[in-house]
Parts: sequence; structure tokens; C-alpha cells
Amino acid sequence: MAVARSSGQERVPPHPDVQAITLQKVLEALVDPVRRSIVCQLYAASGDINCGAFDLPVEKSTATHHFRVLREAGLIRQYYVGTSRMNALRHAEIDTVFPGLLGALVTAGDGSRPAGPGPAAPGPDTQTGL
Amino acid sequence: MAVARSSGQERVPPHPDVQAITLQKVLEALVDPVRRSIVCQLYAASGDINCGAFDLPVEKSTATHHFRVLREAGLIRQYYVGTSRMNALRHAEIDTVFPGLLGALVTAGDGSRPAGPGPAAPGPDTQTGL
DNA sequence: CCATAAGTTCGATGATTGTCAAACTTTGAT
DNA sequence: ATCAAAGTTTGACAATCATCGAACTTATGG
Repeated sequence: MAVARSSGQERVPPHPDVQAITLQKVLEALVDPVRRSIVCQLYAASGDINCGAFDLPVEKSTATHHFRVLREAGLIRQYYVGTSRMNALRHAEIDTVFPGLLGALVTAGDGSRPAGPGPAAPGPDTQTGL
Repeated sequence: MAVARSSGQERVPPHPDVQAITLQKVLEALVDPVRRSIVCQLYAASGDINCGAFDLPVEKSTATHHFRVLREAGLIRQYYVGTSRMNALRHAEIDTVFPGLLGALVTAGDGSRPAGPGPAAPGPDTQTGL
């Protein structure tokens, strides 16, 4: 039965305030495919996701780096549950400062591009896209 | 009186086809503030703009580099008029592959963010934003 | 108390990138 | 023909960044 200790650090990493979120930082964060994948998985998920539950092509230490970049850019919120670190997309907040941006990016990356009369059939791809 | 010579190169640099435009390349292009400034100036302009008419904080050779990155990403179209190279934003084309993305980015960058009850008044800034 | 699980921190490294100056090319005007 | 204007090309250089492995921290379970 874990009792929330009031002494010491609360193990809550620093998050930027909403109005401190800049387009520059957001784009620097989302230009990386791994980080876009994280954002897209959070966007499609119903709830928050712990770091280990993501499907990522990099080592743990690298993943930690990516999560920190996303958090410092203001795109995700992180908090601890036991030894697990949960991640939540700051969807509504970002929409207030950059209306439509997140949605347009996820839509752009989800592979639902009009393939046109090309030869390759757009078959049911189960990729998480972005 | 310049007659369009049909021999030799047409001095038309290579442009990617519409369906060859990728989100990755677009974001790599727009993550740079100078290139975002170029795109925003084109977005706000009524017509095409030659390279020298842009207000950019870098040298000519660096500007050339930025224009090439934008062109290869599929964001702009370039063509010669005399010694001048004209630049056109591929606005409609990009909207077909990434609906709403360009608009959301320009809106996000134009400084028209809800400044909230902060101390700094959002005064009439004549900056081109983005 | 000891072990395990989940992440983090700390260098180190290799690749990419934005920047500039100098030399070059192409076009238009004198 | 000569000259100037507008960009381009070509190195070179400094800075940034994504990646990994190894060691570390914190919490949970026997």
C-alpha cells in the first residue's frame, strides 16, 4: 500500500506551461519519425500509455530521450505510476495554441493519402501511421 | 528580345511530383525558421516572388540552399524569368496530399496566438510571422 | 534483504545541417 | 564586347542530434 510521501521530489518532471509552447519546439519534436510515432500512438489510444508499452524501433535509453523532447516541447504530459512512467498527449491544450495542427499532422501521417489511380492497392494496412 | 531557345537545358530545376511529397520531407523543410519565413511570405503574397525580394536574415548562398530544400520537399515551384528565379507556393497541391496542414502551420506561426490575460499587449505587429 | 523491473543519466560516436566566403554562370543592358 | 545583376556551386567549419551501452535510481515482490 503505497502512501504518497510528501517529502523529497514528487518525481514529476518539469512541463512547460501552455502559453510557453512554441511552434519551433513543436516542429523540432515532430520532425523525428520515432517521436511522431509516439504522438500518433497516443493520439489513437483511448487513454494514457506507459513508456514500455510503445512499439518503438530504438533502445530504452533512446526512447527516454525522445519522451523528454516531446515533454519539453509541451506535446505530452508525464507522471509516475509505480515504476512505470505514464504518457498523455496534451491534445486539448495544443489545440488552443495551434488550432488544427495536431490533427492535420496525424492525418497527414496516417497513410490515408489519396493513392490515386496508382498500381499499388491501398490495402488494409494496420500500421499506426504518422 | 529573348526568344525561348529549345536547345540546351530549360533551366528548370527538378521538382517532385505531387504524390512523391512526403510528410517527413515537408517537416524537415519547415522545421527551419528561415524556410518557414519563406513559406509564410509566399502564403501571404498575392503572386510569385523572386528570390531576391524575400526578407531573409542570411546570405545569398544560404538562401539558395533553403530554396532548394523547399523545392525538393515539394513545397515550392521555381522557374526563371530573365536572371531572376521566381518562387511559387504549391499550395493547392499540398492541400490535396496533406489537407489543412499548410494552413494550420501558417496560422500557428503568424503570432495570432491567444495571448490570454498576460501583461504583454498583442499590439499590431507587422511581422510576417510563422 | 535480495532480486527484478522500469526508466534515467552519462559519456561517446557518427551523421546531418545551417552558415559563410569565394569562384562561377547566365542573362540583360550599355 | 564589356559590365553589372541575380543566383548557383563548391568546399569548409561549427553546431546539433539521434543512437547506443553501461552504470545508476527507484519501486515492487518474495
